[in-house]
Amino acid sequence: MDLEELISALSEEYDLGVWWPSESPFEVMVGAILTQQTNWNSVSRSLEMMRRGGLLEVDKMAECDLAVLEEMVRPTGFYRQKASRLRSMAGHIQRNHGSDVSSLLQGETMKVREELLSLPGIGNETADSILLFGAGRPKFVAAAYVSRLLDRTGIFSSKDYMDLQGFVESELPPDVTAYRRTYALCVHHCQRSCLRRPRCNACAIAGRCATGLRR
DNA sequence: ACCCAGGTGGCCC
DNA sequence: GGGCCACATGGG
Repeated sequence: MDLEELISALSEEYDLGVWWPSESPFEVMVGAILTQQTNWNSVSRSLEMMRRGGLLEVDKMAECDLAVLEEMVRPTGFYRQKASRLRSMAGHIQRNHGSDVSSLLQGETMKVREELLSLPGIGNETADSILLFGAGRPKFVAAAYVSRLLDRTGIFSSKDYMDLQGFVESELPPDVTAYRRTYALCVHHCQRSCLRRPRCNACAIAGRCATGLRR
């Protein structure tokens, strides 16, 4: 089985709608940090609290009371880290881009990526999520799920994030829609994995248990 | 009562 | 460059 066949099999099984719902690129940035090591259910609760509190704007987030923000972040875990990283990210945009997110995101893709990576709490995956879903750039998000899935299916195996990203980007057309769709299919598939439901339908697609930490 | 989650950063060798 | 750990709440 190769990548194309996997994608085609997953496409037949799942009919995915919008994968990363958001009202603005800034909201994608916030969501990208919140979703680290957590499910989207928790993230939407946090985002909703922030929306009500008016914090989904650069200046408000940058100048907010940290304790208040922490309470909003709490459901997603690592709340102290995430709250301070979110506020400092907003502070960076405020100071360096006149509070204008598009000014940050409109540069050359790899330059933007480097700038994102320089911010605390933004690593490879978070930076690429922001680029792909917030900035509409063709950067594949080589998440742990994708790594596991491609490994278990024998399609590609590497411990290195950039290796995996390079592989997928070399196999697919450099197209935002294709990258978003492929990422969404892999993650969605993994979330209904054997880990939670032994011998789930998902296993049948990959031909074996695709995602559980242990087989 | 376990095990894991749409990671990141710091420290060690 | 790799291996291990803290960070913390919520769902299966």
